[in-house]
Amino acid sequence: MNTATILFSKNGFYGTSINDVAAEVSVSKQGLLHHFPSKEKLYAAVLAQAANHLIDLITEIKTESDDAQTQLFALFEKMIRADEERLRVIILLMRELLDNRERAEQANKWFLRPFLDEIVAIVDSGQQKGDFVEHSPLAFVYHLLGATQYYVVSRPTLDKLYTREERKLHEQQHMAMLRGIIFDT
Amino acid sequence: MNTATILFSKNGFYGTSINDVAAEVSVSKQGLLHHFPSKEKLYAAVLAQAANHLIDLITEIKTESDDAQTQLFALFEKMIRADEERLRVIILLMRELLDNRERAEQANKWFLRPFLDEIVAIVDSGQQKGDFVEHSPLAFVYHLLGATQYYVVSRPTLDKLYTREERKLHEQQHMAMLRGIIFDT
DNA sequence: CAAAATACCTACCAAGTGGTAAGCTGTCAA
DNA sequence: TTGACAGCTTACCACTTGGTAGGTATTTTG
Repeated sequence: MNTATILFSKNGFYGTSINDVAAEVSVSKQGLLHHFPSKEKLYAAVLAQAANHLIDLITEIKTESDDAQTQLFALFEKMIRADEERLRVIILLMRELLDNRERAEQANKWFLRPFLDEIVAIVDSGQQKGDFVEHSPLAFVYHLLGATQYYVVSRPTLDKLYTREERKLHEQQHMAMLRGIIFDT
Repeated sequence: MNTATILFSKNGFYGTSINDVAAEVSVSKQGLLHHFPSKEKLYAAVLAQAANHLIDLITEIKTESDDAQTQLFALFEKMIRADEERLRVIILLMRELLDNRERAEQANKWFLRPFLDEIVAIVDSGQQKGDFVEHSPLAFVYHLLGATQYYVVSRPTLDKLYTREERKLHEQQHMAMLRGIIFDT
């Protein structure tokens, strides 16, 4: 699963063969197909695990604070300061968004839906205390999520364009923008 | 080229075979390979055309207004209200961002660089007149670009989740957020 | 201890991959 | 008129794709 996650996030569904995954874990292709009856099933399992990772993230920020603004900011901070594993989840997530375009008919069972709903719920609870009141919850969440994920995914490219110091500064500035929007300062 | 753009944006590089493209334009695979000596070359040509599309967009907004704030807002408005062709360009662009992660070494010749530089230049010119002064240009541009592109790419999925009216409202709200950030109101 | 399930293997398959080689046909400039 | 070349074709290539069939050790269970 771990290896499959790495390869799918790196090369996408079509760019990864079950042979690649099997070879990486030193198992024959059929050994792998024994555990996951098809490539699609393997991919689905990987996506499900990624979705759980994000739900865990929500649980985490909820235990750390009761304030909606603080929770929201902590969420995006964790996404920006993501380790390799979390980075892969975010990349997988964006790939799904692109690949899912056509076959989005079954969007009700879209694997990110619970995650999105959780964040929207946080914004809702904030609005009841008077925060974020000038925004529509879903648009607000989408804006923050989009800006953050796009930045995170772009970072490898940015790393090549700029020095480490510039990149560090850039990250601080992105955090500052998020802070400004969330805490409305 | 047009057909290739559609297929690459829909299914990605690995998800599209030169046979698919050739069949779609009723030419043999080798007929296609006569014009584009390899799949990579075809993909590169498609990316170059997509990059030009974006540069044209910049030229467009520059002729429509001289004010940096107005230009910037017009740019993102055009991206959000994109027709099918522009939508494909944006999707291709995001795919490249994901796929380019590893092989980003040649990021200096990253095909989006000129587009990014152009927008940053607009922000720079705005800052000289006192706009956007509280933001770092690159971080500012990235934030807007990320939020917008992510929203645009998510729209097909959102369309399935919400009614047409809700979606229309959602778009207005996203525009309102951008307006607030750009015009600092 | 027998039976069944698990975890793997080799062998094989049809279909598809990107790409080369060689040839045919019409156009067009020298 | 001829020769070059663009535009396309069929034929072919080695290789990879996802997946099936059928077998074999090992482990678990009744």
